[in-house]
Amino acid sequence: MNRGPRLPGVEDEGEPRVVVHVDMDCFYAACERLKDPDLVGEPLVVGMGYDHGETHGAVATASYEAREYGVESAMPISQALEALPRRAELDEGDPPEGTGHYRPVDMDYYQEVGAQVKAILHESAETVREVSIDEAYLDVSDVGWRAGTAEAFGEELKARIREEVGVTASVGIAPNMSAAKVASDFDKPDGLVVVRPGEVAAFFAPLDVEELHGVGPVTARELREAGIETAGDVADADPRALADRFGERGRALHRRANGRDDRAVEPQGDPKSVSSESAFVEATADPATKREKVRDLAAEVAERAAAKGALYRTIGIKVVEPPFATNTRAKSLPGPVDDPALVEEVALDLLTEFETTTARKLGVRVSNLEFGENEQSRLGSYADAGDESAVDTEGTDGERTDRRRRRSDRPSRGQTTFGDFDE
DNA sequence: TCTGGGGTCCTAGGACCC
DNA sequence: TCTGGGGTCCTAGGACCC
Repeated sequence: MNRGPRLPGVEDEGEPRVVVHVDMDCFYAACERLKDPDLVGEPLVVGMGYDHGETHGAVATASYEAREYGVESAMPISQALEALPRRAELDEGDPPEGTGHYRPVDMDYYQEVGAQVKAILHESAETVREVSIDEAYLDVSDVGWRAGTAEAFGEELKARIREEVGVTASVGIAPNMSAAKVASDFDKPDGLVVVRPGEVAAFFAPLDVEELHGVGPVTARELREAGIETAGDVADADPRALADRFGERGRALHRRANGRDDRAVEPQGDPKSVSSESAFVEATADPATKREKVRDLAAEVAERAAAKGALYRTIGIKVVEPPFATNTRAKSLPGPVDDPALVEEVALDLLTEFETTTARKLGVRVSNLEFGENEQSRLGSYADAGDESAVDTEGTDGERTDRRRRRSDRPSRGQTTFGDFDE
């Protein structure tokens, strides 16, 4: 479908872009069906925190057959099991009606399948933004808006994914990202919805406000209270009033509901944070139990950050009290590090404030990330980093300091300061 | 029946500097 | 004793998304 390179400079002359949003249908369930074709056509629930046959956790993906029984994404597994009992638990002779299959999340496998899909996307478009394991935007403006070209591109893309990977995708094509996103969702599963330039506002107009990307339950309720029920109402609303109430998001919503969204499709950059969290089976206030969990999470986060080649400058924890009260604490270091022991120390230190707190869930996070390769250009100059660490009072390097350093040319005094956590 | 886990972005207040 | 304004960084929390 590639029509060849565009003439440089032509793309910004007001020619409408062709943006494609690809959204895999019930992706985790589709992957499970690749693994086990007997699951095709059956009610299927893929659950997180569902290993070992436990019934905590939540639904990651429910197949359309399972949705018929009221099972939805993010629903507690316990609730899903009530709506749709697990078939394996029945006796041999019991009729299978009203029962379903349950599978734990197998992320490694989904990554493999997702990579096959992504490979097709990259072959089909020069510019691809991978949003998540099962979702991506393509800029294929060179396809153009002549009669049928966008439709043909979408059909061919869907066919390739279906034939080469064995899963289905819903595709939305529009002159901008937000319209393409909503379009892909409009006719799931296996849909292809094309919204042509000039039709975006009319396409949005009748939709409920929740269908706009960026409107969740809270915003939807507030909009309704203001008498704004549909995307068309958003488009017609006073942008200043939306801005007053919702800030920058309000302005963006208004623009997008009117079909204006200039965001360029750009490849995903480096991650901004790496985190790991885990819920207790039962909420606990026991300090030793909480510390143990934080230690495990800290080790995991540090390992994953290292695997990505990330240095981090901020280390934080999250403590969730029942039912949902979330506390976060974070501490920034003078300089970027890759130091698992330090992650643990800082995390445990931050946890002391919650010594007596009953926790449902704990989390550890590193942020303020820097990446080796691009670091030099991004930092501007080493002098900046040197100035930062100039506030340090200690000058001696702890022996742990350089153990895992990625950048031996970075001044090490920042880390030295936090060696103090050791003592 | 007490809802999992990994992310992004925005806001607001305070510290600190000039 | 009272007085600004601008800018940046850090922390905490919240909404949202998949």
